[in-house]
Amino acid sequence: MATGHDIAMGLRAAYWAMHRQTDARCAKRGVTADQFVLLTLLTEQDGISQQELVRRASSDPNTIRAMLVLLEKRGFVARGRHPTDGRARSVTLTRKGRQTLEKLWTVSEPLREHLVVALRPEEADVLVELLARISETMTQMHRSGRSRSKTSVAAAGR
Amino acid sequence: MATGHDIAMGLRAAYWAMHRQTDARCAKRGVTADQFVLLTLLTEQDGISQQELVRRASSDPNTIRAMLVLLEKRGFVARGRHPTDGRARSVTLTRKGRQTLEKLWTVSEPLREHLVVALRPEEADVLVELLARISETMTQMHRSGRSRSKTSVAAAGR
DNA sequence: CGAATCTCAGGCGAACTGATATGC
DNA sequence: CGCATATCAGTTGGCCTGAGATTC
Repeated sequence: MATGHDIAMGLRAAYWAMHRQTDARCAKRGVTADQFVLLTLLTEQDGISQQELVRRASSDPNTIRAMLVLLEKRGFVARGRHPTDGRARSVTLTRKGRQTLEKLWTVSEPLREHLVVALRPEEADVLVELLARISETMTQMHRSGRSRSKTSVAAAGR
Repeated sequence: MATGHDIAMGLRAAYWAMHRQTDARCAKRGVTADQFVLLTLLTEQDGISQQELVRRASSDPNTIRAMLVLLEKRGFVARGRHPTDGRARSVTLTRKGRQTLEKLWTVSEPLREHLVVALRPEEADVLVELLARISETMTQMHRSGRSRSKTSVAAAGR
């Protein structure tokens, strides 16, 4: 039976295997895997704020800013002022960014192809659901740790 | 239905959520999450070689060496010569390393607890199995990419 | 005022490339 | 000899802490 440790190690192995593959393919375009992720997020919503990127990329403000500064230097993104909120930045893909992203999608397509083929459709659905539940649990720990611990686990699974 | 991109993003989110939690808890003992992983691997087999650690940690020789050098400086591990293979190193936990690891297991126990509780036992088994399949697929790509592509995916899932 | 959003300075572990030594 | 194991030098991107500016 799978323990918490098994899950953790499995998660680690799978993530890094995928990350390395992504990195190797993106490197041909001078982009890292993490930068690729950021670029894809920018297509989901135009003029997205940095804070929203932080949330969607499961990262933190300082890291995202540093990455965006790099991407801006290389001409992939533009960072303007938010129309209604003076504090926020409005981040958009440049034309060059869109073109590069298109190529990145192409070179990384075999990767996603392999992911899908390795799993049956129902399995893929289950996997994404379980991963989401893990993310939730882990981020909830973060919040409940600051206040009084509401999510008492006690003598459960084990 | 879950796409390859959904899986990738889900994997990323879950891994980082877990990694941050682990890091936060291990930091109280001056150890990073990745170092914690390395220390746990050292309990699996005594006098393990660095190369074997590389394999089990899903990492690479240079990274593992750098981490071991750090851990050795801090007195957590000892690196001797391998008894039969003059090239290899024989890495072991020191007494201090074992004591620290014990505490790390304790402070990270709630984390594994949450992981297990968030999933039903059958789900945990399925998850670990699917993650293993992903790892395999991704590392196989790495190898088949060097020779002629035997694993033709063609018009499969999509 | 407090809270949110972003900026800046700085540090550090981790991942990588490439070259090299040594033993199998 | 080729191959495996480990070392060393050096670079980079990413994550983090802590402090501060600006705006809501």
